[in-house]
Amino acid sequence: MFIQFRSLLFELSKLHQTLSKTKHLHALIIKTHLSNDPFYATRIIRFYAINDDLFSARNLFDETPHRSVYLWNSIIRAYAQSHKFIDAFHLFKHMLSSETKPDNFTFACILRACSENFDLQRLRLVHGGVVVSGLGWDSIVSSSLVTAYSKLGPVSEASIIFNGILEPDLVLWNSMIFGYGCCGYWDKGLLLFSRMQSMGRQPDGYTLVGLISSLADPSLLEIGQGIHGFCLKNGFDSNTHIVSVLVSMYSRCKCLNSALKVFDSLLEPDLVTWSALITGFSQFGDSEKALIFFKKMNMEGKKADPILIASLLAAIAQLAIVGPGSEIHSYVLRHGFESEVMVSSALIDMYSKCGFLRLGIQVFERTLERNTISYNSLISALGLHGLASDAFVIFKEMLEKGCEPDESTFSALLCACCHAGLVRDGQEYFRKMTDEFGMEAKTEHYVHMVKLLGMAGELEKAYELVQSLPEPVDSGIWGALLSCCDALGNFELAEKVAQQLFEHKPMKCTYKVMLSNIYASDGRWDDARKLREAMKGGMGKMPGVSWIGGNSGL
DNA sequence: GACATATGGT
Repeated sequence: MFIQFRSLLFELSKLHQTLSKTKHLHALIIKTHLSNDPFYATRIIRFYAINDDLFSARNLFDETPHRSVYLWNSIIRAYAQSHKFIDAFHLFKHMLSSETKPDNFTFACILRACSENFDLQRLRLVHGGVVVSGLGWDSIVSSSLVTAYSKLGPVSEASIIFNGILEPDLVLWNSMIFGYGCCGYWDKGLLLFSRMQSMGRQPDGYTLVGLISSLADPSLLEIGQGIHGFCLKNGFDSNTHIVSVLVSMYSRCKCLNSALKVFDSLLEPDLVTWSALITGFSQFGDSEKALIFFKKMNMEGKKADPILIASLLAAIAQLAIVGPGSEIHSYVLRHGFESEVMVSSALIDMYSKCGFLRLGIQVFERTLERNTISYNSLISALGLHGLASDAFVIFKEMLEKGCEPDESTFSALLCACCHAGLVRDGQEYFRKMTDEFGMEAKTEHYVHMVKLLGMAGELEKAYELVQSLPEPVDSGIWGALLSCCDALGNFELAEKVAQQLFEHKPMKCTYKVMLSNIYASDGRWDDARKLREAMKGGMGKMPGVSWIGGNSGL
C-alpha cells in the first residue's frame, strides 16, 4: 500500500502542477515524512516557482536540512527566472560558504542572471569563480560564458573563451554565432558558420536562428536570401523559430513581400510568427497593413499578448494617429491587459506622441502597479509636451515611492530639460545620475547635454564637453552638436565638427544634408554643391512628412 | 531529479 502511494506521489511530482495542487502535494509529502527527500523538495520548489510563489519555495528550501546541489540550483533558478537577481546572487554567495559547492548548472544559471541583470562586473567575478572551480572547460559553463559576455558587449572575451575550447560542441558553436550576431558582427558569425560546416559539423535550428537574427539591414538582403535558401534545402523551413526570424529578417531588410511569402508558407503560424509579421509591417512597411493583419489574426482565433500590443502601440505612436491607438486601447481593456506595465507604458507613450497628453496621464493614474518603465513613460511624455517642472515632480514621486530610476529615466529628464531650455536643471540631473546614482552616462545622455548647452547658446561649452569624451565619440553626439551649429548659424564651429564627423566613415546622409545647408546659408555654394554631388547615387535624406491625421477621431 | 544555445518588443 505504502509502496503504491509512494509511486503515485512520484508520478504526481513529475507532472506540472497548479499552485493549489502543489500545496496539496507539499502537505502530503510532509505527512508521509518524505519532506527531507531532496527529489521531492526540488520538484516542489520548481512547481512553486512556476506558479510565482517564491515565498513558499523559499520556506521549503529553508526548512530542508540537507541541501543537495539540486536543491540549491532549483531555488537559485527560481529567483533568477523571476528576475529577482539580487536574491539569486545572495543565495549563490550563501552557497559558496556552505558545504555544497556549485556545479556547472549553478554557474550556468548565475552567468545568465548576470547578463540579464546587465552586470558585467559580477560576470567577471563569477567567471573567476568558474576558473577556480576548474569548470572553465565544461561545455555548459563555457557556452553560458560565451552568451553572457556577448550579450553584455565584450564579444572579444567571448571569442577568447570560444577559441580556448579545442573541440567545441554544437551548443558552443551556436552560442558563438549568436554572440557575434547580437553584437552586430554578422560577418564573423557567417565565417564561423562556414567554418563549422567545413569541419563537418551540421548546423541545427539554433545555429540558423543565431545567424539570421544578425541580419538587420537592407544591404544584407542577398545574404539573408542565401541563408533562406540553405534553410529550404535542408528542411529547416517548417521550424517556427526559423520562420519567425526569417519574417523579421525580411522586414528589417525592408522586403515585406518576402516576409509575407515566408509567413504564408507556414501552415500554422504561431503568435510569435504573426507578431513578427505585424511588427514588420508597422515598423518597416505600412501601419495600416499591420492593423489589417492584426484583425486577421484575431479572426483566426489567436489572442495577442502584451508584447504584440506594445509593438503595435509603438508603431501607432510613430504615425501619431490616435484613431487606431484608441482602438487598441479598447482591445487592451476587453482583454484585461491594462495591468501589464509594458502595455500601459506603451499606451502612455502613444497618447502623448499623438498629442493627447491628458489621456496618457489618465492611463498612468489607472496603473496600479507602477514600475520604473511606467514612470519613465510619464516623465518623457511630460517632457515632450514642455512640462519639465511636472516631469521633475513625477521624478521626485518616483524616488519617494522607492522606485529605482534607470538610464532611460535620466534620458527622459534631460530630454525634458532640452525641450524647456533648462540648462541648470539639466546639468544638475546629469550630475545626480553619475554622482548619486552611480550610472555611467551613455551616448543618449551626452546627446541631450550637447543639445541643451548648444541650443542655449553655449556652443563652446558643448564643444568642450564632446572633446572631453574618450575616443571614439559616437557620431550621434557630433551630429547633435552640428545641428546646434546649424540652428545658431555658427559656421566656424560647424566646420570643425563636420571634420570630426567626416572621420567617421560612412557619414550619415542627414549630416551631409545639414552641412550642405550650413554651407549654403553661409553663401558657400561651391562647397554645398560638391557635398550634394558626392551624395548623388547614395540614399538621400528621408523626406520630412508632417500631417494632421484625417481620421484622428477629432 | 536540477539542466547550456533560439523566434516577436522594451
